[in-house]
Amino acid sequence: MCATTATRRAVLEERSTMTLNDQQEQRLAKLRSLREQGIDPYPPRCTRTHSAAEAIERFRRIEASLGDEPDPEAISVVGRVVAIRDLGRIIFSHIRDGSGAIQLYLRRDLLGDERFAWFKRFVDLNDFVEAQGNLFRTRTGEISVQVTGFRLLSKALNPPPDKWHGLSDVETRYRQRYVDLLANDETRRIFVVRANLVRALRRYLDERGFLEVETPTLQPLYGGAAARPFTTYYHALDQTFYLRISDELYLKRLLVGGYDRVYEMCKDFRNEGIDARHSPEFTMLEFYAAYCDYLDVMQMCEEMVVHAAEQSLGTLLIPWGEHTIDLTPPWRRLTLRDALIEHTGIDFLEVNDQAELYARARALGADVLPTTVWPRILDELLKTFVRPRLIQPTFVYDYPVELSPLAKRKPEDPRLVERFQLFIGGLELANAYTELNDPLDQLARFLEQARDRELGDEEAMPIDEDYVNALMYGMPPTGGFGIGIDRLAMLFTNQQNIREVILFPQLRVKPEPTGLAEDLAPYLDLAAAPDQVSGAAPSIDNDVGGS
RNA sequence: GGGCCGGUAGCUCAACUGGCAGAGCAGCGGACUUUUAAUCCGCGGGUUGUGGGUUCGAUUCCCACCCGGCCUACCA
Repeated sequence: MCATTATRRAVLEERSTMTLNDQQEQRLAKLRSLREQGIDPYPPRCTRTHSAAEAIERFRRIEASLGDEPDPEAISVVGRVVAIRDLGRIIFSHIRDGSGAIQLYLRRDLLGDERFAWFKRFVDLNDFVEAQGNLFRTRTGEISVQVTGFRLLSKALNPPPDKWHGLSDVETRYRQRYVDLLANDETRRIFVVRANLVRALRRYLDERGFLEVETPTLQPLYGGAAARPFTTYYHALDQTFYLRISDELYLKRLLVGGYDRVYEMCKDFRNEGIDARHSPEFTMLEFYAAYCDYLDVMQMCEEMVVHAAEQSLGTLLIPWGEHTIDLTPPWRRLTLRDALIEHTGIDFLEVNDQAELYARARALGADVLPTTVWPRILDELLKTFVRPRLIQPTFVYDYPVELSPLAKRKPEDPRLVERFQLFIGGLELANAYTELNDPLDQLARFLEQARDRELGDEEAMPIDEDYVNALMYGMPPTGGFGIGIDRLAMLFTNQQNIREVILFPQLRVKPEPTGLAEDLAPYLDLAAAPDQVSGAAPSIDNDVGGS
């Protein structure tokens, strides 16, 4: 006992500064009172006849036949209490469920003094309640439920954020996304749009004969992109594994296997910097279509994104910061060569000398080093001078081979590959090629990557001999495509930071413990006790339509 | 990694040149029978991110650290 007390005291002294605030203590006191009344603050079931939206829809439908009388049929709605306006002998309250909000109208003379007072005493913002009553329209015109009975469904111990400003602290919004979601309509909207977008993309591919597949997240060898991987250890196999940076090489193995069209939407992981457009853990959709080339894929890309916008937004005009993006096809197409000529005056097919390209890039103010290799300088020029200006949808195509070790060369110019990228709103959204299916050329490219790797390029791809072996069995001519789902969601929701479209973005863990467990320890007796859980009769006070 | 900015009540924010740490919302008590950020009266609520330093006195100035944001670098 003494030892326990001493231990607890030590823990208390070590822990951080958190203590329960007055509002939490207030609500815990109410919870205690509920238990003392024999009321379960967290009953397992509820009764709902209508969602908030359905209730409002019902009243609109029958309103004309009612005259000024309330709907004679009683309904039951449920939801979180998001507003309480206490006017003395009447109370207005709004509850919200997943469909929307509906107003409750509580009258003392209808509910009875006791139940009416109980609502005032024990129902707080954030609680979930169930309410029975009759639909009617208030004097100010809002469809509401005239409440004849109510019941607590879930007692909230934390108050909501500011009812007017919501929660705006970015760190708290990311760390406690549940609070952000319950407080901010816009945050909820973003993830609905994202879900609708994803559904539309899947439907587009499903309807065109694509097979959705799943390939390994844990890979013995990473590939398909240039990036540092996250490394882990697989104890059962006693081997190092990597979280995938891409699923590309697995999906193309499936084309060797005989599937004509496959796709996968999955998380990829790249152990690199975090900024407004990059998350180390992000979602990518890749598809591969046999007997197609990159121009076919370009067409499909345009159709697919248009389809997704129509399905999830209902429009092709998208607000984006100061701009309005028009997704109406056809989208602009220009070669990388023309794009660079247009924005930098450099024709990379003419300037094929490393030193000269470096000098030209520096003259433009590009941040490149004398050691930056020719293709990387081009990439830098693209990022710095071209991409930010590509606000309206633009396909940039035909890239130098050195930047694209998995793409097929153009027959008419082997310095280039059949590759395109899609830019919208200054975002690099998608990347695609006519896939390289020549096993010997693929091996040569891998070997070139291996040389870069030895020269210190940590992101150069490792040689994947099994993939070369797969190609030796024959891969059909294929068009492949990858699109960043998070970035597409940013575009569709007009969000400039990728973390705004990721539900739980990673942040550095706060070093101190919060102390919450210690603070709540004295209240653990308020948790459901066995005798209250098993077979206890429902309380009269808290019963439906009680009093 | 570098630069700049920020962290104050549950939430949103003030606090001048270093001088009693405040407001609105939320909470608690009271009034009010059609409100919509209801209104009105009253009350409580703070380790000013953490740790040092300077000072009679620090939210304020200095140093270090923690967490976050923006820019930059890195990053196909």
